[in-house]
Amino acid sequence: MPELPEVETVRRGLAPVMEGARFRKVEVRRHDLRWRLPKDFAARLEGKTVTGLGRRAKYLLADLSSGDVLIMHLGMSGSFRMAQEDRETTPGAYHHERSKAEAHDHIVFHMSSGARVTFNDPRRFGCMKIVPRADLDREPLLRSLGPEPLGNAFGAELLAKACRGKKTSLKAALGDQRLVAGLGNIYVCEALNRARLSPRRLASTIADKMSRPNEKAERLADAIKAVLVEAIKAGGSSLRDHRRTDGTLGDFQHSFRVYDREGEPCPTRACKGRVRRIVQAGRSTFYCPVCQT
DNA sequence: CCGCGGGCCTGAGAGC
DNA sequence: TGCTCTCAGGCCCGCG
Repeated sequence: MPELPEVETVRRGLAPVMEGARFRKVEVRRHDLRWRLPKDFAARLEGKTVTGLGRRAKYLLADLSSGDVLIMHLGMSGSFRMAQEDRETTPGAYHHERSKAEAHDHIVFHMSSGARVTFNDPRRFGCMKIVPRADLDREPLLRSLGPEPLGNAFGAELLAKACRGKKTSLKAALGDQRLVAGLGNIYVCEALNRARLSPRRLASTIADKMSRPNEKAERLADAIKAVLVEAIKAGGSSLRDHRRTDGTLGDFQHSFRVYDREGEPCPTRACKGRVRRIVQAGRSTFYCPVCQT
């Protein structure tokens, strides 16, 4: 499910109950997520305080007082849900805790703030990993990620540089986390429609012969930033799995211009086209063949 | 190095 | 109602 706006929505939901709070008890109900959790997973968290909750691309990063960082990824179907812990509930009261657990609740953080934070992930493509902060820049999960599209450094210049010489399609290039980090199928489609660029266009064509950004690269960089900012403001997109941490749905799916709108009129002003669906690299692409060129 | 296709999982929805 | 098939927002890996 979750692309950058959904992960950022989750981060903003969790930060108030996790930052400054201590892991009082960590329940691992299933350890076979994308990879097996290490045996000492709970032990490395329990008793430690979360000093900050950040995000890199689609990863959540919890800084711990131990000097470790807890890396969390939601995969396709992961979500976090917050609840206020019953005061009477002791950490060892498994019967009580289990009785409340829903299907696919794999990991439960009992925080000293009184919050219970539950990670639910039906497809188990999500993952968690603990690494020393000193090793973070060598971390394989993060090492090859491209620039943050909402970071100050990101713009047409970086985008053009990343696409330089790329024989692949713009669609594939934007979804490649090594070029820009955080976009997935939805926001790639949405950004390309806003920028009026065809997803089939060669990535290299947004730069001139000197690898300088052209006007297309400017439009695309602006569109990427705009769609992400708007989506975060809306709490992300809820198609099936994404929820805010309080359980409410995001709203941005109502603002999709092309995603999952095959056959509908293109919303671009004065464009008479209809949204078309094609398959690129095995995934659906939605775009307007009339205004996206 | 690069790009592509397959695979990992489960659930929802369509079609019969 | 129930079965089977397809597809889904991510990412890693092996292949050519």
